[in-house]
Amino acid sequence: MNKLPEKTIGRLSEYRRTLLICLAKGKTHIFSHELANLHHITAVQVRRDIMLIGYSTTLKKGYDVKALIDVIAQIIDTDEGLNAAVIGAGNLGRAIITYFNGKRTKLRIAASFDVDTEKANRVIAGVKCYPMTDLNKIVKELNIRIGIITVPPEDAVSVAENLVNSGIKGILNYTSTPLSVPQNVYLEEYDMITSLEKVAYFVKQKK
Amino acid sequence: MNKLPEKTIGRLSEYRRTLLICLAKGKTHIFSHELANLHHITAVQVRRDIMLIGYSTTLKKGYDVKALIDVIAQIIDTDEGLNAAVIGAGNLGRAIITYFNGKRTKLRIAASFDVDTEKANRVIAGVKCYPMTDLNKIVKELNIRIGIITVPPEDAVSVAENLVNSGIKGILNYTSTPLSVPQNVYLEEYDMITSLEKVAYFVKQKK
DNA sequence: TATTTAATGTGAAAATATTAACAATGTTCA
DNA sequence: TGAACATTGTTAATATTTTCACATTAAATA
Repeated sequence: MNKLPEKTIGRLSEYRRTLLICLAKGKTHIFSHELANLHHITAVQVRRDIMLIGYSTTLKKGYDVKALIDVIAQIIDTDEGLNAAVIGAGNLGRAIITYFNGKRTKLRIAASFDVDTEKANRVIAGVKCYPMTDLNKIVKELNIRIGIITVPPEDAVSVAENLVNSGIKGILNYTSTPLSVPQNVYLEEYDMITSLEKVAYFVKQKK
Repeated sequence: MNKLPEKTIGRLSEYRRTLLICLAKGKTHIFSHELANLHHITAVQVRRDIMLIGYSTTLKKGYDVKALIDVIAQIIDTDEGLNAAVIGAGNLGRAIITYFNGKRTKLRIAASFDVDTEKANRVIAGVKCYPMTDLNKIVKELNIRIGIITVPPEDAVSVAENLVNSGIKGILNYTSTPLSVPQNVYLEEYDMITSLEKVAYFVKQKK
């Protein structure tokens, strides 16, 4: 299972989200075309992704929801789980913590950080908020491996540096400031404006 | 300029973000490899994207920042601009409004909506919040073309239906509920958990 | 001014990603 | 039971995206 395409990883995560909903509803099996419709892709694509992760079924009643969830978990999750931290406890940071809380067993948001001393040392959205000055110490203490950056754009670069220095292995950057990190740190950047502008472009095209 | 690859559109939006920062700093020209480094891609890719939109320079001092911004604007923006609305004035909705506010001239967040009657008819993060029941009316009155959905997952489907019925042309879905819309509506979905899980996967791989 | 250097623009090749096509095989129902 | 059907798994074809390679040419330098 060594070389899965990046796109496939993204889709597996999305499939799992859907499968978990199915499971909660008591649906035990799902066809490739059902998954496909829910994700606006083709059934072949679903089958290929599932082939790539080595799961298969002899049944013609679709995939076993529970079994498929487990296989995807083996790809994405680690046995011990991973700790993440949200840096910046503003609206976006709080939204992420609230949204995420308890949704996945092998990924935890274990801490948040803020420069605002009012926020520091309080529990925000169910997760303790530490002062920014303790970042290095707490990241090590709590074994945090992933940093989610939601500070104002002008602070993003220094936060990223601190995270890297603290030994973090992955960064998810929600600020509008492009970052740059060493090779051994995985960086994913997301800008809402780009998503919105993509929608705007296609709305314009459809006219 | 009729058939630009989807990937290129996304990158153009990102280039513009960077170019606007350059402009603000007084930087008048930028090399393809500078843009490339900032976006973690190759210089060839930047040049090809720029070629595709028909901009070129005879100078060997890089692209004219201002001119390039204008060309990208011609691709992405419409002359009149587009109005968007945020549906759901919780943490995420407020974060988006605050983050977005005034960043682009041709895209405006013109309204927000919430079921909570406490929030309705107040100004939240600088944008007026209307009661959910007025959605159809206000979307038409304010000529809103794009809906950004940030309600709890269980309300997403009905909100999307209402938006479509109100004549919206594009939807940006931030809930974890997969939506389904008619052909003539452009839908973009984003799930933070997927981004986080992608980071987790690659962190796991790097070990 | 002549030479070297460094940048862009782009056709063609390579790499990735998606889709088509279909064999194999459970499942359903007459 | 057996024919018709529906679904998976997978190879091959197609489409898309990225990269290579290099011609061209402005800028810098000797």
